Amino acid sequence: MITVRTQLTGIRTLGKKSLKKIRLSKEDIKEFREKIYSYYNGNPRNLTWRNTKNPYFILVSEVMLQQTQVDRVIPKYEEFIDIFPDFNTLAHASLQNVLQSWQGLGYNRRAVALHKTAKKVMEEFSGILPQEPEILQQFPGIGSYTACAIAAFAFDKPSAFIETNIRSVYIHFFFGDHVDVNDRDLLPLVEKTLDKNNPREWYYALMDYGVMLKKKYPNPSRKSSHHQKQSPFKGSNRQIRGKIIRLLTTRASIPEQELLTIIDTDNEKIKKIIEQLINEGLIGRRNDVYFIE
DNA sequence: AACGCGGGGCG
DNA sequence: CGCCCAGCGTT
Repeated sequence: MITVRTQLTGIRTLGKKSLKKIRLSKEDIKEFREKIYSYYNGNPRNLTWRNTKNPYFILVSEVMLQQTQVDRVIPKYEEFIDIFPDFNTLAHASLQNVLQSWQGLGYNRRAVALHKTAKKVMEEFSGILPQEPEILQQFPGIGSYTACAIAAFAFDKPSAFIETNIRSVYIHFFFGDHVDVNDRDLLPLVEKTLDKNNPREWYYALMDYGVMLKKKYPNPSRKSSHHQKQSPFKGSNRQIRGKIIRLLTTRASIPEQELLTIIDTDNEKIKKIIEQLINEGLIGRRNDVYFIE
């Protein structure tokens, strides 16, 4: 038998074969929730998308927040829903206009996916976003996290999910002395501690607590087996992709020769990148002239 | 399981 | 400079 001291007051006993299985008593769960809620009630982040349950608004915020920090999303979110206030408007907008509004957020294919999702909601779901995570996940750009997050934030549906802040909280409390912690071992704890009466506030609280932890300690998510560092951006294909898309949002179309001149990189490299952009549905080509699809 | 995918802010 | 970011889709 091995004992491990967690961030809670008690001591957990862990079986030999299942080192990562942590048992939580009712009291443990209560104590944990109180800690999280206590911090949150004193330090809640007041974010615009937390003041609504409009499924479309929630969806837009969640997609924007994928790998993009809150402070950068705030102004873009406001502009975006101002210009595209509902599924119908977004579905009927041109991709070029959508990408113009997306400029600065990065990961442009998220915008393509969001645009497609709006069309699908209009065409196949009568303009009503489904509530079930399993259905939501079938939309482009909505993965397991976003599906569950929308269900919780827009529809008060409780399900266990993990993103980087939540991950930090559970690693900090229960796996502080481990490395290579897998989400498989965190998810049961998320499930057991989930406040099913109010998943929306609970997850807001967890996320805010996670943000706090990262300011106070070295990022606990570094101990996750899913953690991986990004390659440098400068000089990368991503930078070139971004430049091409940015350019094409400012003009109706650009001939290939002009594009190659402006980008000023190895032509073969640029052409390869262009083929990818076409495959991903970001741009189109007719008669050696490029445009936003 | 491991990559590629933007771009900006912060120490 | 390096690190990080309410992940997703592809291989």
